[in-house]
Amino acid sequence: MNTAPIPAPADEPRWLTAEEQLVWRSYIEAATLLEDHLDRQLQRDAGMPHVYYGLLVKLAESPRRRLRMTELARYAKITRSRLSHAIARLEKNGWVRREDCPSDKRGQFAVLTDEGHEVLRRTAPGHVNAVRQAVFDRLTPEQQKSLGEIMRIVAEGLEPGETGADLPWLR
Amino acid sequence: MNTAPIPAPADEPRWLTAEEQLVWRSYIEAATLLEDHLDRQLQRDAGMPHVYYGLLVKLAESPRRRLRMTELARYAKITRSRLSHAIARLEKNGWVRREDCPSDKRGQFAVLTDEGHEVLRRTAPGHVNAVRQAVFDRLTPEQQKSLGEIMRIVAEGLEPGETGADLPWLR
DNA sequence: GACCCTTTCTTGAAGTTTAAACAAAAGCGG
DNA sequence: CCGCTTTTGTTTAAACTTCAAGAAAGGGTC
Repeated sequence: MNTAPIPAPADEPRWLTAEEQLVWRSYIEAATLLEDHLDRQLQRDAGMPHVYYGLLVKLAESPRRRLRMTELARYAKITRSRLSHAIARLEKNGWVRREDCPSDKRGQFAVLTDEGHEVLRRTAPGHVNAVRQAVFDRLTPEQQKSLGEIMRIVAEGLEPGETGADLPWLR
Repeated sequence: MNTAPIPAPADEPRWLTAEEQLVWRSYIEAATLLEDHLDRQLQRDAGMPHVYYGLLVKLAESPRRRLRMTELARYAKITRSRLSHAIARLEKNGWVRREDCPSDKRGQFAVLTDEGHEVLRRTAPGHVNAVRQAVFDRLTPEQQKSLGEIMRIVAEGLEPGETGADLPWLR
């Protein structure tokens, strides 16, 4: 008698079920549309893409409005290379300036300038509004809570340094 | 006596609450990490970014493995311009070919080639696996369902042609 | 048909991102 | 202190995306 309730072919790919496919498609579509929408909104109103705006926000929230490059990259979930380019551009706009780190001669601080802070002050209301309209105003409190939990789980699973962490018995 | 339960300053921006901020940050982080992760996975295993892979999938699902450019762009939620460039690249790879539309001389079909189909066949298992590992394997069935509903709502709200559709009384 | 507006798709340039390679400083083990 | 590895941040070129502009055909209306 077969004790396995399901054939479970070890090497046959576990395709997504019809329901899973619908979920996945909804996710991809919403994520694409949303990022696109916010990129356009911010490009129009603040003259920069969403990611760059996020960098300014992180800096504004940080003590002395500054962060080490690597730290900023980690917070924003982007590569240091990408950050280097981004900061170069923001520097050209006068919204960020670089400063040497005194304790580590390799290190650089990205510092939010007054001008950069002013751009944030002026454009934040419009951006919050866009986010509300696109997301929060459309979801019930329960859905908002749910979304937070779900995305936190996904993010944690993808955090750098997680390679194979879900298969610890193989290490 | 003031009948308004809350001051509700008409022009003061409705900032996100602390809870909303956490939800929003989780979303941004997960979306960034996830797209990045899948881009890398597909670039490594299939030689193309996630969006391009999605285009091939749409074509594979379509009758006669072909779609009009505009239709494909609409399905994939990208601009026609972006699609033009993308198809040009995929064409260079031999995975897609263009065909004139007989009934509309402006029109073009994007057609999945056998070679393109073969790439999909070979790389789909790995990709499904990556999606499962990053998303579905980490969520309960209820969370999966919830995610689908939430993202469907968000996507619908951003569907092109929705400009001001949430303020119908202004039209 | 002539006119005008729309739709379809492409193009080129500018901006952004990625991947790989690199220089410089830090950290570590002897 | 020396040699080795790691960390930090940048740079280059190639790939990708966006934006604005434009060519070409379609779809009216008169």
